[in-house]
This record gives sequence, C-alpha cells and structure tokens, in this order.
Amino acid sequence: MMKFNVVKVAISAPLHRLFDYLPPKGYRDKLDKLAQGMRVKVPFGRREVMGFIIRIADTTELPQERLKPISTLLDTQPLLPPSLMQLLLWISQYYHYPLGEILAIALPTRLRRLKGTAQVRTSKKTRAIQVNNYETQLVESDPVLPTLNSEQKTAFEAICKHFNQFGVFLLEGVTGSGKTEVYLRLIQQALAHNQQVLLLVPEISLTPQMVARLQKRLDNNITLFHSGLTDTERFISWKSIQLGEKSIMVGTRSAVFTPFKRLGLIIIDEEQDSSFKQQSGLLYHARDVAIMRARLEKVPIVLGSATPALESLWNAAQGRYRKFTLPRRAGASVLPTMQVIDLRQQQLQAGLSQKLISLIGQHLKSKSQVLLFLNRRGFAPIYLCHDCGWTMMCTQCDSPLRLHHRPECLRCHYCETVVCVPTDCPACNQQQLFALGQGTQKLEKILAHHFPDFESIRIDSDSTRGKGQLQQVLLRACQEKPCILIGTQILAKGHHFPHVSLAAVVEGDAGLFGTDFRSLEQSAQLITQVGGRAGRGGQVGQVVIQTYHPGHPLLNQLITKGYTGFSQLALQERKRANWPPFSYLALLRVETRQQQVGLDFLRQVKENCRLDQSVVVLGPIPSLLTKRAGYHRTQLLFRAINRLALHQTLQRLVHYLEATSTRHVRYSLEIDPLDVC
DNA sequence: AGCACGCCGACT
DNA sequence: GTCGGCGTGCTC
Repeated sequence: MMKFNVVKVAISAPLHRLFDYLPPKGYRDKLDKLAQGMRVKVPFGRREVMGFIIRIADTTELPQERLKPISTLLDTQPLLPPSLMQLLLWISQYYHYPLGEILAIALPTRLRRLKGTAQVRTSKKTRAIQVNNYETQLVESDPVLPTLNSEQKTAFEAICKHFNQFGVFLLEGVTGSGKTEVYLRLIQQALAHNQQVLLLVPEISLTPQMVARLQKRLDNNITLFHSGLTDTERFISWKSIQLGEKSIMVGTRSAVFTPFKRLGLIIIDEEQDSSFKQQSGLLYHARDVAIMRARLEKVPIVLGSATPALESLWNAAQGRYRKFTLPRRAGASVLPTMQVIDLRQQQLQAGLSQKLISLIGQHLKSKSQVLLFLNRRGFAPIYLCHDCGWTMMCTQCDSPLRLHHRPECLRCHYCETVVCVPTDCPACNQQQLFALGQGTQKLEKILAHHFPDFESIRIDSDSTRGKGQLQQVLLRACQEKPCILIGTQILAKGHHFPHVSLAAVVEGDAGLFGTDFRSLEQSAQLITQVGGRAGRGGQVGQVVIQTYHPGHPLLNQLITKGYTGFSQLALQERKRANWPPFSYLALLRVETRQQQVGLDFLRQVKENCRLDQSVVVLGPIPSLLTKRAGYHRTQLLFRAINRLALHQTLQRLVHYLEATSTRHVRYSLEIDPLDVC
C-alpha cells in the first residue's frame, strides 16, 4: 500500500472498480483544482478514454510505477454537480452496475465522446420546443384559471408547505379528477420561487395532450427530453436546464439524470407505469431513482396516478409517503358505473356477447361514442390446422404467430418476424387452416358488419406506427360524431375522449390467472384506466366488463369498491405469498443459444455464491417464454425479506461473475424486477 | 467494452 | 508458407 496522491477515476467499461491515476502534469501541487464530477482524458490499455474523477485519495493498491498520469483535464468545473454525482454513486451500488457506465448513460450522447467540445451552434430549428397543430387542436381552451376543488386545494397547499425539503407525496386521483391542474399550480409555485421543475411522463408520444396543455400555460419556459429527439436536440434541452435558461423539463425516464441549476420540484405522472423501468442495459426504475434524487436534492416529489402501484400505496400506508386523494371528477362530470357481463353459456361473436352488442347499439343511437378495450393487436392470436392441430409458431421465439389483416400476414409479436399466410397445413398438407381467438382487427371487422352506419377507429400500435398517425387517430376520435373506438392499452394512457359514454373490457379475465404475481395488479390498473375514459364530457358513463368469472374475489372487489378496495385486498394477497412490497427481489437472467448451457451456468452460480441464510434462491428455471429471437432465456430469482442481506449477496454474486470468465453467456442482473416469468 | 496476443484452418 | 477465425486476458 503506497501513500501519495492518486486520483480515482471511473471509466466507461463493464468493470466494477475505479482506476487509479496520478494527477495530470502541472497539477501535482494543485490538487484543489481537481474535483469530483470533472471529466478527464486518461490512458487505458493502448487507447485513451474519457473518465470521471470520483475522488482524490492518498493510497493505492498498486506499485507507484504502474500508475499513469491523467492526460488532460477536460473540465475546469465539475460537469455534474455533487448531488447528481451522489445519485449516480447510489445507482451504481443499488443496481450493482459499473459506475463508469452509469456516468456515460447519464450524459447526452454528444458529451460521451472524447473528441469535440460539443458546442452547438444555436440552430433556430428547435423542433424540440414546438407543438404541432394536431396537439394544439386537441387542447380545450381554458382562458380563465380553473378554481381548485377542496381536495385539490388540500393537496396543493400541503405540498407547497414542503417546498425546499424532501418529501414524497402520492397524489391518487381518479381519471378526470384534475391531477394535472394540481401539477400546474405546483409548477407555477416553484417558478414563483425561481426554482426549476422536472416532470417525468411515461412516454411523451402518448401524452401529447398533457404536454400541449403545459406548453399553453407555461409557454416557452418548458423543454422536452425524450427518445424522439435527435442527439443535438437532446443536448440543447439538457444544456438549457443545466444553465438555468429553461425552468421546466418534461421528459421520459432518462430525463431524471439531467443536472438542474436550481431544482425545486419533481413530479412523476402515472407513477405506476411500467415504461419508467428501463428494459435493457442499466435496468433502473426512473420513479425510484427520482425519489432518491429528491432526497439528495432536498426537494419534494409528487407521484401522481389514478391507479398507484401497490408498492407506493404500501409506502403511503406505512407513513413513508403522504397520500392525497382526489376522489371526484373536477367540473360537472360524474364517475361512471361499473358492471359485469357474465359470459357463461352466452353465444359470442368475435368475443362479444349479445348484451354488449346491443349496449353498443344503444349508445351509438343516442349519438355518443363507444370504446372497446382488447389488449391484443392483430386479427387473431392463433392460426392452426383443424385437421391435425398444427399451430403456426415463430421459428425464433417460443410464441405462436399472430394473424394480421391488411397486410395479410402472420407476425411474431416478440421479434416482429413476418411470414406469408399458408393455405395448406405445413404438417399434414390439408387445407383446413383457420384463425382462433380475436384481436383488435377482428373486432373492427365484426363491428363494421353490425354497425355499418358508424365508423370504427382502431387505436393500437399497428394503426399508430407512423409519424403523426397517433395524433391523427386521436383527432378523429375527439370529434363529436358517434363512432366505435377499438384499442389496446394505448387507450388507457391518459388520452381524453370527450364523447365516450360506454367503455367495455372485452376480455376481463385476461389478467386474472396470469403467471406473474403482478398480473392482477396490472390488469386492475388497465381496467380502471379504460373505465375512466367513459363519461368525461357531461353525460353519465357506463363501464362493462365481460368475464367468465363474475365471482372472482379480486375482480368483484374492483367492481364494487374500486381500485382502492382492490388494492387493499391485493396487498393482503401479496403479504400472504411473500411477494413485494413484503419482500425484495433480484433476477439473474441469461440468454444462450442452447437452453442447457444457461441452466448449467446458473446452477454453477447458485452453488458458488455462498448465500446468506435469509436469501432464498429460486431456480434456475427457463423463462416463461423461454425462446426469444433465437436465444433461450433462463433465470435465477433471489428473494429476501431483508434488503441489506439481499444486496450483500448480490455484491458477492457480481464479483463472482466478474472474476470467472463468463463470455460465452450473456447475462443481466435486474434489481426489483417488474415481472419474474 | 475494446484491444492485443495467440494458436489452428483455407488460401494468394 | 501466411491471412484471419475468435478464445483468453488485461486495462490504473
């Protein structure tokens, strides 16, 4: 152990350690000029890479002669402020991910490169900041500030009292209850204090209405940050917040890493949305990271949702969060009534009962719109042979091919492989192939047949794929003309359909017997959100759920007591089964060409990581959909009541994985996985 | 991750 | 004889 000045540097490489360097030439006695968060250019192997100064130390494990000096100091001031650096250090520990990689992820791509000073010529084409016409047309005009109702006021005032200090506020408001208005008031309050605001949304492309509304009220003080922008646009947006030129950033999950000059408030809209979870690389949850950020920056954070995650509700029940409820709709509209349609012994047409079909007719006749929710795109999910039972499967994935119309094809919903529709069975050559089950396209067809005088508008990822297509479809749906809206979960996401009076869940049982411990929660959230689309424009809404299990206790609870009642019962079930939030999970996943290789690898891992008694390891088992895009997915699930014990085990695991050469398998470790199948 | 080194198959 | 495949090892 040598004792002299060394600089600990994080380098963007999949290595769970820092690298020691000597100070740059000319800085040996000017160490105070070096600070955490500054970028440096360092020799690394036979190349030069960018690194971040993490700290200055006076010890190193290496002999002095092996240390090289930093080549260049790239910043005179830390690029990232101390509170953000602390956040990234926490992320590295919590998600067991190399710090250097996290730093690279946190920077806009333009700043990740070693070359160039990333100066941007002030281009006048700031597409990022502009609202297009469709979006503007979708926003109702509210020339006067709407007054807050008593619940909105209570929430607003309580949160205002906690400005300049950390606190988590769960704002549970039914659809249409005016959460956005509370956000707006809070944002304006922060602006009045000369503070900046971060508003995280699940997907900007899916919430143009909310963005447009904010833009309208807060005009050019707002900047967007999402994957639809070019690298340069993102850099401009990032910079405008860093320099304090803009006060509000509305962004998707990666916006949580933006350095703010004077952050005063964080808002997470639709906090239960799974889009906040990064699906590849660093598998972080932007909501959880944002909560830690608020803690480190000592600012309040608001989690808004009509259907909060069970975890968040539990945290509120435990007193860790403060909860405010907005139980009634703002303005005149009334909450819809919910009822089930018992499908048992019913004659169905493309999954629709006679009762539902006549209800649709009634609502259309009374000149209002109908919304049908079916979370499955395409025409039919199964295409099989009547003669021998052969089912068309994807060759790359462990999944049946879905039949699509216009264009006519079979398509895999996991890898998007497209094949022609055969007329003869590939197994027995008989011409007996037929489609089983239904997707949104089939509903569209059958409804056109039943109600030829009314237009059907399909809203799924197929009909909204193109640029601006979603906005066009939404614009059509917002017209007053009676019509039928048919869609997947896109319908559930925050869009306002003012003329819908009937919302129907076609397959209410879809999530009832899911394989994952979270399926019921997600299903209840979807049903509630879809139901919330009905009756917002003045008329009383009606929500119907088709089910074969009208007696299912949790479904019943949802229908009779609403999401709040459901969540209480669902939490009891979680507790009984020891699932989160009553335990902590981590998932080690591997992808291999042959399944056996994955199983053997994970068995080895399990044997070689001496475990804490309190950590339970389940597996290895193949994932539910084991084969995907040609790779078999296998996994090992870690579960513990004690979070610390789990993380100590994972620390050992990560070191073991790094020490043993594991190049033949692709693996990833996910903390707090959202699904475990 | 990159980038080198190193040891075995088909080619001017 | 060598060009180049990707297995293994290392980076302060």
